[in-house]
Amino acid sequence: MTAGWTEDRVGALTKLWLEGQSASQIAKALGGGVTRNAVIGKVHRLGLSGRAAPSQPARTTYRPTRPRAAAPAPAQPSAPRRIEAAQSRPVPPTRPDPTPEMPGTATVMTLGAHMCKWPIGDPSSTEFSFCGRRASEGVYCVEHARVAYQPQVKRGSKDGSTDLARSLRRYI
DNA sequence: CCCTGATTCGC
DNA sequence: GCGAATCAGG
Repeated sequence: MTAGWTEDRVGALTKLWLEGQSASQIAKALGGGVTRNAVIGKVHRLGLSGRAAPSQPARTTYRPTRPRAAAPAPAQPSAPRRIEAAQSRPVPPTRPDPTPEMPGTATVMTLGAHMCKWPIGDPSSTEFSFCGRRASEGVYCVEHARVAYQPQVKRGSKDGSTDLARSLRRYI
């Protein structure tokens, strides 16, 4: 059977992924059929990527891709991808704005691939939900993307190590 | 050697 | 869109 990514499958995937489960764990949790590669691939396709470190935070610094096939002329940069957003990834919604968070309608089940994945509440709680609005940039809507990708150089922590978990913690 | 995620490419 | 293959790091 082909692993057709249904709503429930994607929902579980997103949920587990945001919870901090590793790709292999999610893949196994899904029952099989899907490999960790498939999970990761789907996760990336959905637009998710980068959250709390599972166990071994493999910080990728440089990926020159692999010339497996006879790539003739890959001299074209094609597209800068979404690395720009990734750079400003650390989403510290500690104190954004007087943004009226009234969503909470989008759950892991109803959450669409292009819905704003702004975390509302505890990911492990049943009350957990997402913004749900139309994701404009990355995985967030316009408003949330604005505060999410804010180059905000909050002092206090010189290193500025902002983890999603910590962000969620503050947000809860 | 185990694990992790990330990326690219072929289907 | 999906997933294997591969890469790179811890």
